[in-house]
Amino acid sequence: MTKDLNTENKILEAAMRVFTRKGYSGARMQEIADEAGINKGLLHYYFKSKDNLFASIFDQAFREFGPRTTEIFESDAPLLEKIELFVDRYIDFLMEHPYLPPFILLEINHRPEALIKRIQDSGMRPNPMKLMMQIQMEAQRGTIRPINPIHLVFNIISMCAFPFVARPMIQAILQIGNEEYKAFMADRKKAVFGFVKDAILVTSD
Amino acid sequence: MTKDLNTENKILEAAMRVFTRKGYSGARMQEIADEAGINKGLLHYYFKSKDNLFASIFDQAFREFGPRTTEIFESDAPLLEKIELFVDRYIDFLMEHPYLPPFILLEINHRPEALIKRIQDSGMRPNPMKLMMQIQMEAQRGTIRPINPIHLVFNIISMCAFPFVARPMIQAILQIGNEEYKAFMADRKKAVFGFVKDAILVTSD
DNA sequence: GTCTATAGGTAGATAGAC
DNA sequence: GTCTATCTACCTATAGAC
Repeated sequence: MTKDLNTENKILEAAMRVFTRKGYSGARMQEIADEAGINKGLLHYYFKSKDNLFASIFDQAFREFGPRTTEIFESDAPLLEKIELFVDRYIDFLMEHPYLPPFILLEINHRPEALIKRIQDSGMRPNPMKLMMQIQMEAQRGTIRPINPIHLVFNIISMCAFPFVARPMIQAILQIGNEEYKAFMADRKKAVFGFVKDAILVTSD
Repeated sequence: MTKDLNTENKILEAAMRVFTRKGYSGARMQEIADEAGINKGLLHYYFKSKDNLFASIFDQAFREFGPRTTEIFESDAPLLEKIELFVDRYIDFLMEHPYLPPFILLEINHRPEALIKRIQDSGMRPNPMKLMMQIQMEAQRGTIRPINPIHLVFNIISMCAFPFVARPMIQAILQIGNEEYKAFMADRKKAVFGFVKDAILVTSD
């Protein structure tokens, strides 16, 4: 899994995994060092403190997480196409980085102020304004049902993201392993988009 | 807020709040004692260890969380009525206990095996089987669009629960305080039900 | 750059007075 | 039942050899 990375990247990778499993307070520098295959002292050589290491990890995570969303939200495609693209790419992205949603939610609930400041500093602007205006316009033109754009956006994000933060529970309920879970989520891309389409389109297929 | 409870209940209430804010490892016995307005030694008098206190909290949380869901899922009401009731009661319940979703998600990702065992032991059986069969039947009768019952159930739960686990982020994005957030979630009850109704009903009104 | 050893601080748990 | 004081263990961070 961990290939020939330099020490700094090995630490970052290991730290991401451990922080995700244990949360900030639960994570031990020793465990991170073990997982990175290096010594504990080296952690402090590369990253002055645990806090500093965490900040590095978090920034990296958010720099991957944020822009993709914004990019799609603010593109010029027609609404339905945009939604389909968003659902597809968003779920794909979360499947590539399954550790991210729990990690972000953990810290969002742990230190909200710190997180919000960090997001703002990172230059990522979670601004679905353009998308919402597009929704409102289409509703006025009558091509989609009248709907509160904010709720629509949150509906879509919720349906995509929630299964990832609740993943262990879902696997337990459905009694499925990792491979079946992946298949389930792949299937879900079509399911969510179809659901949204049916909900907002005036004419049924 | 904390009225005239006996010491044990004061501790349980305080512990729930602190565990929710900080997670298991982040929570400090001292902070729990302070929040309960009692001494640290008393915590160990009532609950032998931190681990034991946590287990008590968790069981209590899940005993409230589970049955309400199951009850509605397995009632005899017509599908749409059942969904409306579920969305309404579910969001109401989460608004009364806003600390629960982050708390459960934290532990679900931290110690999945322990959680799953605990859920099973608690007698709560998250079994939406009856509801899914009802969905399938209505789809066959043609009263609703054909839909995968599993995805429908997850869609509904996701749209209700996700805004609670992502609450701090939502408040940051919408730039709203606690009161406005409550109003938003109250409004959301209608929004989610309307959305689901539009998505599954064959005839648009 | 990488390691070992250790200092310094903190948190869970216990003992014992009241 | 409730408190104060203290023990013990562990974890971050640093110092210093190689």
